[in-house]
Amino acid sequence: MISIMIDLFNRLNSETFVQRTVSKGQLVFHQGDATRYLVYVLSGALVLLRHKSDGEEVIVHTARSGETLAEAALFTDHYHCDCKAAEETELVLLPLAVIRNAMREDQVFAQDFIAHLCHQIISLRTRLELVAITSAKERVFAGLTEGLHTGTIRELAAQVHLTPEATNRSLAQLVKDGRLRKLGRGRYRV
Amino acid sequence: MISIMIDLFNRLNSETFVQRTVSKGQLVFHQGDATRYLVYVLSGALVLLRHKSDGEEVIVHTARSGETLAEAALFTDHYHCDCKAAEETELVLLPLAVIRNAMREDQVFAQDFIAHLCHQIISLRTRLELVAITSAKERVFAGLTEGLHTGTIRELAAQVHLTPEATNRSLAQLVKDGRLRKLGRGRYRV
DNA sequence: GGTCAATCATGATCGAAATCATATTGTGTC
DNA sequence: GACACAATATGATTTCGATCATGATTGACC
Repeated sequence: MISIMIDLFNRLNSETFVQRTVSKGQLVFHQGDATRYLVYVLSGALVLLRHKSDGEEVIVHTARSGETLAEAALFTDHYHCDCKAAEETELVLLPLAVIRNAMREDQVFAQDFIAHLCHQIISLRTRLELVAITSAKERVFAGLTEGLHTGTIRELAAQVHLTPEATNRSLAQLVKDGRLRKLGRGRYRV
Repeated sequence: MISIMIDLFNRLNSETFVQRTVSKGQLVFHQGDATRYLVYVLSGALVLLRHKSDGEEVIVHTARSGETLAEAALFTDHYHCDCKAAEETELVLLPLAVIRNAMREDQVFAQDFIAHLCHQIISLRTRLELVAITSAKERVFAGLTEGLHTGTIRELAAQVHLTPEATNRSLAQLVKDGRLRKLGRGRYRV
């Protein structure tokens, strides 16, 4: 999926888009900035953040490898959120003008971009149903089945919206039930 | 948003697509059926269902007014889920061949369809963050702020993935806190 | 006006996850 | 090899939402 998108973007005017590495905590854009880019994540994670009236940061979305974000930027003049790297992240900045032009003039691009968006919709729906599972054990199992365990237990916990403790206990219980195999400390497999 | 999509679909070969009303419980398509249509919801609600190995039904997604569903059908030969009306629903069946042709040959359609998909992504992300709020009271408040309270308390509860009792108690507490106004039995306002 | 079903609203209880705390382990650095 | 640190793993307690139950209200139907 990622390589399809790379091929897709490579067929655009590749002089104008920028591949970058941003370190953890670094901002990609600020809320209120004029919209210039769609952002595509190669590896790592970006979070979209809003600030509450009391200054607290609220994560509106986490984008991971293979996802675009700030799609709203295609239709608005200013970004509605901050965008920050949750960990060291490799990304591609895609100028909106190039994207819009390609949507108009490159039918293959438009179709493949539609395919990409449809996959994101499907993925988000799957995630929504997962997060709605009330049982921590079943939610963690669904998370592993869905291939969400790629990094640390803390990262898995963040993805399934549980505390690390609840995630750990669920993993331990699933191993005990014979539904998961423990490969080592912090590493589990369906 | 809905009327934009109606205009959009009306510019297609409207002879070929079908507007229908389905009653609650009626199936629109079965898992395994050959994919023929994209489904657009005018009013009511459709659920996508999978069957677990023990025969239990799992709701994979609920589509409401203004949403398309079965986007995966654009890319697969067979539907992966059953689709059933959760209540009396008015919908439009859009032949995939027409959609695919329009994507290729009608650039305005392709762009507007991209806009529609982007809005669904944004909406799903918002909903995902809402469902992940652990406090029932805050989740219900976010739900009302987001305009999810359009029907019964039961329907609101289903949208925010809480039980009707928890939703009711949260609403009562929010009124007591002065954060919501109660307009009548089962009717609340920010 | 009476009946009925569905929804709203509330009460009591229980279990699970969050929270707070602590011990252990693995990795990176010196 | 020693040390520091972060993550994993586990323990104890608290909180809150799910569950089960019941009464009240409302709208549709006859």
